[in-house]
Amino acid sequence: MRLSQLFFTSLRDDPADVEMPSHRLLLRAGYIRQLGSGIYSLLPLGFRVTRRVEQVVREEMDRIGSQEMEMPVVHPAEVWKESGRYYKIGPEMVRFKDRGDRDMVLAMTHEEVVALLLRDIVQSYRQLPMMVYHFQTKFRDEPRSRGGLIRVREFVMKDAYSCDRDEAGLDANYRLQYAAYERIFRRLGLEAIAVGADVGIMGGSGAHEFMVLNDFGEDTLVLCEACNFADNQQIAIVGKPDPTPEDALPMEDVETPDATTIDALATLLDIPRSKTAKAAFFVTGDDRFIVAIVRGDYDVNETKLVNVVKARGGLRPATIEEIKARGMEAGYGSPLGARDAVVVVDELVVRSPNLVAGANRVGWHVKNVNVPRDYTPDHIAEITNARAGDPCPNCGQPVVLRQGIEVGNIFKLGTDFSEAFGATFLGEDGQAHPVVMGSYGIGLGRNVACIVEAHHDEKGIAWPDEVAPYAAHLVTIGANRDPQIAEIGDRLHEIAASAGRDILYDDRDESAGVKFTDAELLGMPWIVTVSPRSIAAGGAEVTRRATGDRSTVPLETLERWLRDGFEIPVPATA
RNA sequence: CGGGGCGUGGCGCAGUCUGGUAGCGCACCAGUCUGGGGGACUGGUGGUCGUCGGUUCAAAUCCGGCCGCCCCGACCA
Repeated sequence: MRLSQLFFTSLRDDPADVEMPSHRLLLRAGYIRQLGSGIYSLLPLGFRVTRRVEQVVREEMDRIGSQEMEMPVVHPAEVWKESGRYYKIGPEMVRFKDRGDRDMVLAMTHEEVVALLLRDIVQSYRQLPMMVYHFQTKFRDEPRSRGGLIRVREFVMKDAYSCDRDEAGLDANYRLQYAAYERIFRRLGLEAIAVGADVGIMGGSGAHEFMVLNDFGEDTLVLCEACNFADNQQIAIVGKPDPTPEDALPMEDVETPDATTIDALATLLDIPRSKTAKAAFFVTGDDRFIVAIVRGDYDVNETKLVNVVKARGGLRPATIEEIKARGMEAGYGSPLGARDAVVVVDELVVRSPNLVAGANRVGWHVKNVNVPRDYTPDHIAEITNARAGDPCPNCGQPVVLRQGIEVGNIFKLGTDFSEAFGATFLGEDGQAHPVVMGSYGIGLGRNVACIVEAHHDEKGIAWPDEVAPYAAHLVTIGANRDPQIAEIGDRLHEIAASAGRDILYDDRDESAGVKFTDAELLGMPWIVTVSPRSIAAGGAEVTRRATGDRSTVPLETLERWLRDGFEIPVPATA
């Protein structure tokens, strides 16, 4: 591809409003362009990278026997009503009507469609196990997109679905996908770690997320460096120290002016935060009022709370008015005297004697509150966030917290969808059984961005060979003064192209500085320079982008490399 | 949805407070020179200043509505 003809432009200035290196570089190097919030065009270079990532994923899916197919982006709403997710999912699902006034949605994922197909096609246990996958556009109207390709609203995802006779089959396919994911991310040049994850709206019995550590990541991971423990903070349960036993003392009001926060309260009373109880107020999507009580030295984990109260439609913070209406006072809140509220108490609170809790009147707290003596929880559960330094549940060593970006996930769905759609098969026993399903996603664009995050320097991108849009970037210098240079450049380009392996050929009449700068920004793994100087030195100069290793190779050798797909060892520095 | 910020040529910005001929750098076009690290000079192209309305002799500038984008939070299979 001649750079002079490529639909692309590089930007000299950094675009405003970009935070992440991948966003900045993909924009500046002409790989992507934004169309709207969270909506991007892939320019030819960006499209080529994405296709190469897709091909890696395809090969590994095919390797484990998953069959490629394609399912629609636009679904009749009935499909989502039948699974119930039409009602569970909020505004992130785009809904519209077609000309016949029928409710339609844009697909966020494809479990429903797979289950429908299973109902039609799978009749016998002999047709199972089976795995399918496709690459398809998803649209999720996220409240907030960010980070370039990291978090977008429209994106292409590889989603695979395993279909099994029983749990054992699901486990086997789950392990196959897990292993395939490890191969995929290794090939993409990503150091991904699998963490235990919440099953969320997908339902099901188990899940892993594959995470790349990144300070801009939106997920918090709880990791143990001493063993292999790794969980998303959403579900991580770590050790908690046993409280010092005390005899339960009688409750006693204490005046606490302006102590609306745990820190202020602890300071005022000169007690550790661990001697206080913190109240957090939420309303569920199905309109129940929740009071969550954790000890003052912990934070409420909303994912765990959602799961405990089985909150349909999630949780939102309660308003001041809603709190007052239940007989409580924000800043001085506790379940004491609360009404019409679901009280969820962290198990550590139950074990901790004589805590200071809110009195539900401004300026007052109550000392020596003990559960369940002083109020009755509706649920007692572990509902706190793991903290850095807390003991690992496996080995007891202190855990660390890290930010991560989710580059893939695998879910054990179970039979929720197959039961909802009546996707059953006849087993060997002659009985109907629901297909046991699993779901496995990888977002292509997000992976492209993460590859850039992992493979760049101050000059630009440095693509791994496996995903580079072109294997090599050929730069000619002085071609307009020396016809021989242009001829050599044209010939090398033609050799690669006719071997079916196009390279990027910077044939522009630009200065050496401009060409080198662009070559380093665009990030092809090999930069080949042909100039009067290189010819005098014996051929072409070949530079490894990632390392800067450089050597001069004879043109005949270079031609052979180009024919052979440029799969060459790093040349020794001449 | 709450808080904050921003919309002026392809990109980055000034001009807005204090109303009066729409500017700068980069990019782009033509030419000359230069020629291995975003080179120099000369001459050019391109903008109804997000949009609608109001105030005014006069609006990029003041006022109001709307739209869009970014950041923080909420949210996130």
